[in-house]
Amino acid sequence: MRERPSSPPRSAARPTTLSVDLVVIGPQAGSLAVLLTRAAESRVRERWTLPWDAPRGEEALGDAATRLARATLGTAPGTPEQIRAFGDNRRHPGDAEVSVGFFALVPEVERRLPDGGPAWFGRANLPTLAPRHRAIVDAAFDAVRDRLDQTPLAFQLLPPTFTLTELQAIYELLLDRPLHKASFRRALQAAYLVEPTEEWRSEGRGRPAQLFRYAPHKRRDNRRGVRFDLLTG
Amino acid sequence: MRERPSSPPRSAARPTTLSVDLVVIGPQAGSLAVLLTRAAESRVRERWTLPWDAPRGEEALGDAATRLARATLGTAPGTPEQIRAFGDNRRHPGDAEVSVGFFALVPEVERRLPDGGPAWFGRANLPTLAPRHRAIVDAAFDAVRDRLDQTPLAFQLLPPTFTLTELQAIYELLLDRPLHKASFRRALQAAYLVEPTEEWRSEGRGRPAQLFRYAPHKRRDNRRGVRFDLLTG
DNA sequence: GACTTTAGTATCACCGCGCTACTAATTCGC
DNA sequence: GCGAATTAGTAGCGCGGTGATACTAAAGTC
Repeated sequence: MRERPSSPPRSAARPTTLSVDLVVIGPQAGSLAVLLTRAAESRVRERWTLPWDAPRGEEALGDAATRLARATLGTAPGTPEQIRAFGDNRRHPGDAEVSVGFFALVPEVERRLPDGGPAWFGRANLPTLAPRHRAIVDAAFDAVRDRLDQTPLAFQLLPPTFTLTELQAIYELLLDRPLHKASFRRALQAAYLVEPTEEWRSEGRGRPAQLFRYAPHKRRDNRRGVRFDLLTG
Repeated sequence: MRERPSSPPRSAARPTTLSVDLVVIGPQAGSLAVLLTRAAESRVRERWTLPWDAPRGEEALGDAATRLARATLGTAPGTPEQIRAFGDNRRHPGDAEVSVGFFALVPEVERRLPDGGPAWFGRANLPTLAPRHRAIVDAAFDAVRDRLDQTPLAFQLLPPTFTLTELQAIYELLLDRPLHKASFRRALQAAYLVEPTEEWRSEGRGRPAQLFRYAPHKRRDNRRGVRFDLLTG
């Protein structure tokens, strides 16, 4: 179990085939959907793939992800966030040895696409993807869930104004569990995250809902004790 | 702001120089220390670097990080965890275009090293590192702090048995803020994470402390509401 | 105009958290 | 010896956030 520390290894950067792969997530009919593109090259086994490409020249990884998002959507979503690097031996459509995954979130209203190109697939109805792409998609949803209470990701999935019921529905989708209405609103109020507009939206039956916008105000630094009850593993 | 979605880009994985870079962290005299190796090659500007190398052949990224840790320490720490990929244009000692950072944690007792090789540096007294290595070190500490309440990382920085005061000190080091003793222990007790041994350790003055070991037992699934008070940005 | 549906609020009990204050067991100084 | 100092560990209190039930408000449906 214990080895002699050998002479320090002569490190060298080795040329490696690299890709940047993007998971665009948007709400769709009460679920979450992922944007996939048609695999052009015939040698690729699966019909659909995540948008991906290699960074060009001196292009930074995040810039490559942004370029991919623009090229695929025709519009700019929020800045893509990195998930992590995937460098096991699972197969990649372009046979990249290492892939760096990113996710980007778009509100429902931005999901107009030309025919014959990319298309949305509900999370539960994804077609078969290359194994590495499958892993990147799963990791994307995990990453969004994990970062949900550190970063205001939920608002990227909503239009500029929204009802509190819509906001709660987004949280429930991302967390995959129901939330308590009164508690949700109380916590939201206490954080000064949203402000009401003058508009109300009447959607079919029932009382109209007031529209809110994301407007983070005063932030109380809220450093709490340690949580031991979330430990996994 | 809006572009026509051009014809789908012809994606291709491009050869890129890649490195795996490791941040080994261990407690040292009431602070945290990082393991650095002497830069062998003269063309490298800085005298010290993080241990790094390119993955070999079909080697997975995590396996390369484990190999680096063994080669540098002469012993196996816990499995290294990935931080993320670093692909901006900050300079890397081996001029890698993309670097994948990992961190590994070792308890104090494992930090015996031969002379003339790698050495420990306190977090506050790090020598000048290549800009990308500096960024990886900072990201490593952030990642450990962020994952502290999801993963039992703190116990990797302690020997198999430890006192509760030592455990609390590790948490305070990683979080960089003081914690309340009574609250810390109450939360720990409620999580059934540790169990007492029969041993007590008398360390200089004061009442001896009981030794505990990490032994996670019954886990109550504790799904709580949403936190809005941690949002940054 | 009663019923249904959805939005939003009030109230209460509980529990986790931070705080202060206390007890317990050891070493140090004289 | 014996009290002071030092460190370990616990008890009790009050505040505030959480989740539950139950309520009011405003719209559509028949």
